[in-house]
Amino acid sequence: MVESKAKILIAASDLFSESGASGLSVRAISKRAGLSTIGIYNHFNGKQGILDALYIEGFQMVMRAIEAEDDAASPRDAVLQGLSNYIDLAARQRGHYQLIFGRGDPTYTPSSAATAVGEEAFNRLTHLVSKVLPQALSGRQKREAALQLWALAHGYVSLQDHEATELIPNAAWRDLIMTAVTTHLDALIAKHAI
Amino acid sequence: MVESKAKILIAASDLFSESGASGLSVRAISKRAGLSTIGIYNHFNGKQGILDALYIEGFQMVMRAIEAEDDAASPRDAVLQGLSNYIDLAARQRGHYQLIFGRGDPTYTPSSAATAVGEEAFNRLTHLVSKVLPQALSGRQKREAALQLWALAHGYVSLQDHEATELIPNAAWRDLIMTAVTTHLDALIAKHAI
DNA sequence: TAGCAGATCATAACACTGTTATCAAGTCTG
DNA sequence: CAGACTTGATAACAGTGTTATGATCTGCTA
Repeated sequence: MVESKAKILIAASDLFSESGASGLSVRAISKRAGLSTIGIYNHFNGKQGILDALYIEGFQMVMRAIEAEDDAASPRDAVLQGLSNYIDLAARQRGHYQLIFGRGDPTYTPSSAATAVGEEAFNRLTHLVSKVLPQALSGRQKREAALQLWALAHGYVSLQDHEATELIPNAAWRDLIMTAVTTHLDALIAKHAI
Repeated sequence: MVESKAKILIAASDLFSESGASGLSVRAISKRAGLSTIGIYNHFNGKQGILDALYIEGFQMVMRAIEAEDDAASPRDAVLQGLSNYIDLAARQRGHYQLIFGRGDPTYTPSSAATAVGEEAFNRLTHLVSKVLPQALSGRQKREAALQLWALAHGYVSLQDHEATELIPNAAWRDLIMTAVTTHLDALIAKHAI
């Protein structure tokens, strides 16, 4: 039955969104799906397969977030809108965000299929960013520009829920991140517009 | 015996440096220390206590790294030297770095004593950075400046061992990070030197 | 010094984890 | 219809952190 596979995936995704990776045990998933544990090994590759599916789900959400730029007046606005959506996504889907960045389950390493989706997400960001840069730039230069923005945004998001930054008020983070990202983006544009 | 406590800590630290958090089981530690598992509960607070000790060890290494600025000619050089050491530390002590940033063991949350050390590390970085800024700035502005540099450095370090950035050659990372950090630091200095 | 209280240790067990061997039942194909 | 393959469940294995039950050893007090 293909129905069982869907049931398992729904149960896993729900459980994951509710209680994060800690509540995601094989027995808990199967119990919620109304099946025995063995289905997770028939339809998926055990817990690895479940986490792979959620990892892919996470990066697909990232791609949707950074590309939701329908009403962007300029390429620059599109980048800023995408990064803003990225920040919101990280806050709204903490479990997925933590999973795709190595937190969650230390024993998990993404399969090649999963890492391919992650690479594609990076490529999409690179494509988005490259629209504000001269076309003549090499692929490497474009990737490095995209990486700069990603590192900045992810660095902030990662430090936001770290215990050492409690002195920074919670409400201030969004503005902090967006001003830093905007500054950096404009510096990138200026640097390459000589 | 205070000797047993030291034995356990050494065994845990060695085991952790060798095989990371995955190889760090209560039984493995006690076996290596030549004791039974119960000592970990008498002398520490179970595995939580062990991880707390390693977490604190990690942030102490961070503090030593960013403050090793003996031969710095200027405050600006001191900051850059500290950040350079930070990057090296993250590469050399991956286990500790991952632990203090939430990877390692998802069930672990640092105790108040541990988070205090983390906050102190952030304060030291703030102090280091504030030397390149006008004294008149508020504590909050100084913290935000330090946070910007930390987010940038940590964001890069965190993305460096992510599968999605395989297109960036491994040898390029150090230069990428340092140029980004330098650019950002100079922008900070210029912004406040009006 | 004698005796008792508390710290320190070991063994074994409990509840949980992911995984799999064994076997039963259903389904599809030649 | 018969056989092969997929799907399902039960129970067990090896691993995890933790703890209840004792035994031994240490150190303070009467």
